[in-house]
Amino acid sequence: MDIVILNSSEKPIYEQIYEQVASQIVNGGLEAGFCLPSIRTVARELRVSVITVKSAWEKLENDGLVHTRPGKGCFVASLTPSHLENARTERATERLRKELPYYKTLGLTKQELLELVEREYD
Amino acid sequence: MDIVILNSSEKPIYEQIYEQVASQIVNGGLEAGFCLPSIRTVARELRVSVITVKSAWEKLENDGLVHTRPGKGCFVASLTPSHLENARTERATERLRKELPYYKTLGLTKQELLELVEREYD
Amino acid sequence: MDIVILNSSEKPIYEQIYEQVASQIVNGGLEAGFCLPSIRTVARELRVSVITVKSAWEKLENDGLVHTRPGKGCFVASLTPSHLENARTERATERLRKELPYYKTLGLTKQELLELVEREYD
Amino acid sequence: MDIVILNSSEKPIYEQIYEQVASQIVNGGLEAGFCLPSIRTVARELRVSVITVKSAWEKLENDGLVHTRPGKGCFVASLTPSHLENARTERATERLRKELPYYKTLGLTKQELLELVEREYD
DNA sequence: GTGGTCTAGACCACC
DNA sequence: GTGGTCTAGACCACG
Repeated sequence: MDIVILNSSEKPIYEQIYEQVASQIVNGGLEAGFCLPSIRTVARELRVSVITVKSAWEKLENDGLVHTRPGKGCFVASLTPSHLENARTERATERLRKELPYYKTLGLTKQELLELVEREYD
Repeated sequence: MDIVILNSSEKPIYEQIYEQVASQIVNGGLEAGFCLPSIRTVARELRVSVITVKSAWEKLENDGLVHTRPGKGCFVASLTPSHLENARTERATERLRKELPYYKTLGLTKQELLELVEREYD
Repeated sequence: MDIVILNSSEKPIYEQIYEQVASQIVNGGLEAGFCLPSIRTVARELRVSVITVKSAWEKLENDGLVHTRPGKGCFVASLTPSHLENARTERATERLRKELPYYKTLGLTKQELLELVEREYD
Repeated sequence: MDIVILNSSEKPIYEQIYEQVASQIVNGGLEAGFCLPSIRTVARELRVSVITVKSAWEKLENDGLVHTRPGKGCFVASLTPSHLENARTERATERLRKELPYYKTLGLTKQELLELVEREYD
């Protein structure tokens, strides 16, 4: 459970937490059934409010990536490989769709964007 | 100065205005020296607050796309084609570099990302 | 926007609010595009915390029943009649599925339950 | 005393235990006077806390389904068939009456509700 | 004015 | 110990 918070980021803290945990799940870094550390533990370690962590956990729940059992804890959902693949692609697509208008505004053609990706992806 | 505002959009209004004007400038739709309509005029036509338009104009100023002369108006900056080209590529590259880590943590290979761009760029 | 809160209820306040608004939407009592009263207004009137109302609004958003636009307000989503019908049936089915085990535990057969409904539905 | 606990269930464990035992009693699976295994025995077998089992036993006691004799054990109450039948119907009716308003506010007609029950009762 | 985020601190049910 | 709910109060971005 490596989570890094950048206070300098524009993104809300709970989203930073959400994204990093979600990434680890869809990448298979966290196995199905794995019990996430308690919101209180995470809150203490990251030095944020309990509610902030809870917001992140709730987003994961909404995505169907985890199942929260009151009194027990929060467990990584058992997703089939195809589910995982879908989740990955879906998240990537969603992100890209939000970014594309920016490049279009700049006047980049599809070809130019492809070349840019080709060049910058290390 | 065609600007369309979608209240249903998630994007803040001032950003919608900014992006559309910026797009017209970098794409050559608005020539250097062109005097943008006054903030009040735009605000009236779009039926939004003056402050909202001002935010957009400020963003353009920050990007060096326009120069505001208090009491005279807001003029499209004179950028040589190469300047424009450089500015465009530089900003696109900068943006992409910030985004790439996201796709990498999702486990997307360069090839997968290229295909995604290919598919999503309408 | 008639909302009644029963402190005697076992249900959390935010769920009571959510259910009542959701009902009004799926029943067509609130038209698409209608702007819900602000969370602060509702909170004041119901004498509950702003956050409690916000939780209810978030649930509605998750169900796709409303769209929240920061700085503008929370608007009833435009759902087609079939969407509405689906939403209604889905909500009813979900509720019933949670209740059925109770009657089964009591040993009621399907026939007995049907007769009970027949008799009690005024 | 067959009790199965699903940790994946949303229901609290003590309720799962309660429902299964209650079901066996009202259905005649456990005869009047039968001495339930001790709390500690059940707790050990199900690998849950003693307190959890105690909660379930208390709920049974509240329902009048068992009588606990401190120091002796917990015995299934002697209910005549008609008593059982009355208890069953009464509890089912009470429950249903509380639920009906929910379906009505959703706009379900009696017919639709009957069909829903018909369809969902497995 | 609107909603979005975050905090600290409280009480509850469940295990 | 766990998560669930609720409160009061704060600051921010947007209009």
